[in-house]
Amino acid sequence: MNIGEASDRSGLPAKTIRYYEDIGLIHPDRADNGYRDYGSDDVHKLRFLHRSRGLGFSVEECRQLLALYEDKSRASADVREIASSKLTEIDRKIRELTELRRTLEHLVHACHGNDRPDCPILEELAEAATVQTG
Amino acid sequence: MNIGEASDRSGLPAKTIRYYEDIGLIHPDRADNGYRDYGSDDVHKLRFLHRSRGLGFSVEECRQLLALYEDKSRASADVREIASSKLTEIDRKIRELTELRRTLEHLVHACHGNDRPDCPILEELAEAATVQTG
DNA sequence: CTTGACCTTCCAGTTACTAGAAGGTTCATA
DNA sequence: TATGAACCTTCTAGTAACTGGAAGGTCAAG
Repeated sequence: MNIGEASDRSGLPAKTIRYYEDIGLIHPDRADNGYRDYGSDDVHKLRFLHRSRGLGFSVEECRQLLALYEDKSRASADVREIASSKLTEIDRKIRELTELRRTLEHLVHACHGNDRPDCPILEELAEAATVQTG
Repeated sequence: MNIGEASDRSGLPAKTIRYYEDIGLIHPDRADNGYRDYGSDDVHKLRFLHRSRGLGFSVEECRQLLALYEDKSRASADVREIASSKLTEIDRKIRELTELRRTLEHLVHACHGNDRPDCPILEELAEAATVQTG
């Protein structure tokens, strides 16, 4: 498929997809007319990149993760180590999002949507940020 | 407190903290010697920024969120709307992280850490990315 | 009164895109 | 066959969000 369809299916702008090729994250085929030709596994990778980038993983981290998928001859012990360290990070992110969610939910439900100038819940944003992380 | 302590307490590099001041996210006092002087609510904000940036929110999104905390005279209906739209986004992020987590957990637990060249679980990375998001 | 660990500003470099120009390809339609 | 829209290509330059380094001021300890 052409880059436009790959873009539609993955949710990434075509510009970004070309950029990801530039930096060696994906390697689509080329058609005779010079157009890039994406397969369904390319779309899988693009989708994966779209998601993990949006979750705060750097491109280099995504590259590591993708390598697990890409290079199937890689030793499993290696795979395990990388995946394991990312697991810890994912758990932290989930905890933090859950906390942030709770704070915002208070904001949404405890303030009644009318023009109350000093909604006390706003204070909690500060409190939530106070919780120790390290 | 000086920028070094604010950095230690928030987890953000001093450089980044100065940058956040440049773009108007925080407004620390200045001591007589010209040093920046941070209060505990500055640290709250920095911590909050550190966290939300790491979770994939843009600086502008963080600015919106911070405004809820900062400008307490803001109408609650406004607050509610912004917080509410962010809630949807947070829920999506949590779902995506949970999915990613499940995939990686398979990688960690199903591969036994020895040199098996074609661990079948690697296939699942592609599968997980296949799940429809839009 | 110097040494080292702070702090300051300023400027340049990096990462990860993103926009725009200039032009080639494909396909439907006049 | 030609013309136009909607694709695609490469290239260069700009933006966002830092990050590193130089050159120099401040401060507490010895």
